[in-house]
Amino acid sequence: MADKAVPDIVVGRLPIYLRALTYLKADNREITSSQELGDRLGISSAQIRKDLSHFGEFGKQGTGYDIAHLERNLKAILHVDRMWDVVLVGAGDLGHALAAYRGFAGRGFRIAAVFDKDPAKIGKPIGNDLVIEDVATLADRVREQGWQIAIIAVPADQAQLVANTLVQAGIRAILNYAPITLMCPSGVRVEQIDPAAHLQHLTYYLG
Amino acid sequence: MADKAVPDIVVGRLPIYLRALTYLKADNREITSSQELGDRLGISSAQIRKDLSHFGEFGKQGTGYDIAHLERNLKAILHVDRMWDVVLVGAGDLGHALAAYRGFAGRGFRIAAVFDKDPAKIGKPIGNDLVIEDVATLADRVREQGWQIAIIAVPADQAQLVANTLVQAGIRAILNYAPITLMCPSGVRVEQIDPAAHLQHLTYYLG
DNA sequence: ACGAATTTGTCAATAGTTGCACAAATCGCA
DNA sequence: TGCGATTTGTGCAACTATTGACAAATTCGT
Ligand SMILES: NC(=O)c1ccc[n+]([C@@H]2O[C@H](COP(=O)([O-])OP(=O)(O)OC[C@H]3O[C@@H](n4cnc5c(N)ncnc54)[C@H](O)[C@@H]3O)[C@@H](O)[C@H]2O)c1
Ligand SMILES: NC(=O)c1ccc[n+]([C@@H]2O[C@H](COP(=O)([O-])OP(=O)(O)OC[C@H]3O[C@@H](n4cnc5c(N)ncnc54)[C@H](O)[C@@H]3O)[C@@H](O)[C@H]2O)c1
Repeated sequence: MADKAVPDIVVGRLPIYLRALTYLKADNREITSSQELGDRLGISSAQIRKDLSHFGEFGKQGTGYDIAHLERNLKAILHVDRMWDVVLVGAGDLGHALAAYRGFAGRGFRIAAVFDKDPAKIGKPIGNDLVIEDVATLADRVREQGWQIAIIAVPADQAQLVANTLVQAGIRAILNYAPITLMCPSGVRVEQIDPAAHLQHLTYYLG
Repeated sequence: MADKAVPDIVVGRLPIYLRALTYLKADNREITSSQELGDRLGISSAQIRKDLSHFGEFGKQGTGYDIAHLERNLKAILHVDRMWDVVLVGAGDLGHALAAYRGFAGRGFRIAAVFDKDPAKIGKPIGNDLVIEDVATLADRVREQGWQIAIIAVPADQAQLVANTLVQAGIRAILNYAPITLMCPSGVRVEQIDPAAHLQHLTYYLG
């Protein structure tokens, strides 16, 4: 079955499937099944089959899925069969952790540049081989490099400002760590990470 | 209308509502409406009213919601009208950022202790006033202190091991930063944060 | 070569979520 | 006081997501 508007919730599960496949491959496994994937991910096998069926037929009846083949296909579907440059704004504690994070490379991402506003930080090294740049030059650099993805790791009261600059400069996808809901024009996608919100979700269930 | 199994997806939105209320209060606002909240959060006003109606009647027709009152009620519903101790396992780059993070306190959480396995790190200060402890003592300390919530920030290949230890010791809620799906007994809730998965969700929509 | 065991992809049924629309309540102001 | 403007809480309808079930395809052991 081919594409006509795949539900966003399905798209959100694909990276999880891809992650699981990568671990299976690292374990020298060649074949898996929707049953096995589901058991590992706490998802029903029917859901996995249904999700994948939005994009094509990747399995073989009686056998299951060739891990390398499905991995390759999921990477193509998610457009991570290439390397994406990501701009990081905010070089505080979190920004330093993200700039140094080794987990992005294997999944299609590279922190291409880091920007901060603090004169004491500008010019300092960060991550593997980057130097913190002045946020005043952010818009020009984004336009010049054609970067499309940004991570925001500045204080909450600066986040909307930074987002506006990024959007003006042509950024089309933002991963926001500031604990505030960003207002962006449609056409710009935003994903949010807020650990305190996750913790509060958990405490609801703790008497 | 009172409680009979509130949908998890509704619970997950409450921290977002709470966060928005806190900003409104900081702005010296006293009253808001489902309309205003919805506009700020990109959610329909009907959904906000319906979500809140699972827990009681907090608004006043014709007027809206008293911000301080609704905030107090949401905190009670989420059980963050108290301070929770959180155990952090893993004192790498991310662990250091989390240990130093100022954003937890105002939302009901305190990093109570940090554990690592690396002898070079054990005994070193971290965060405001903590010292990195030996992960070998983790289980005993969790039992002794009665901690119920943990954050896992160790490498992926260690995360399940650490989770098992935590669960054995009585932890009931885990926020997992390792990019792997944890298998935990029912009764233990797990939330996952995986920035690469979020980025891949975004790249799906970038041609 | 054949039957038992797997496993996919999909249809149909079930379950869950969101949005509409409106009565009832409240407010502000003339 | 009374009227128009708001805004809530909710029943109901529309929409979306998940699960169950099974024919068809494939494998494997005898
Ligand atoms: N530290 C964590 O573990 C953590 C976890 C989750 C979310 N967050 C959130 O991530 C954001 C960053 O957290 P942090 O702990 O790194 O904070 P931080 O204060 O250590 O760092 C913020 C950095 O942003 C820079 N900055 C401020 N305004 C800027 C601007 N307009 N343009 C560019 N740079 C600017 C500051 O100079 C500073 O270097 C915050 O919104 C925080 O709430 C942090
Ligand atoms: N750095 C980031 O920005 C980032 C972002 C998202 C997710 N993550 C994930 O979070 C985890 C930690 O990331 P990091 O960058 O801090 O890695 P890191 O390698 O800097 O730190 C990992 C720490 O865990 C400790 N450790 C290893 N095994 C342990 C065990 N069994 N018990 C206790 N401690 C143990 C190590 O000694 C080290 O101090 C990883 O799973 C990573 O994939 C990191």
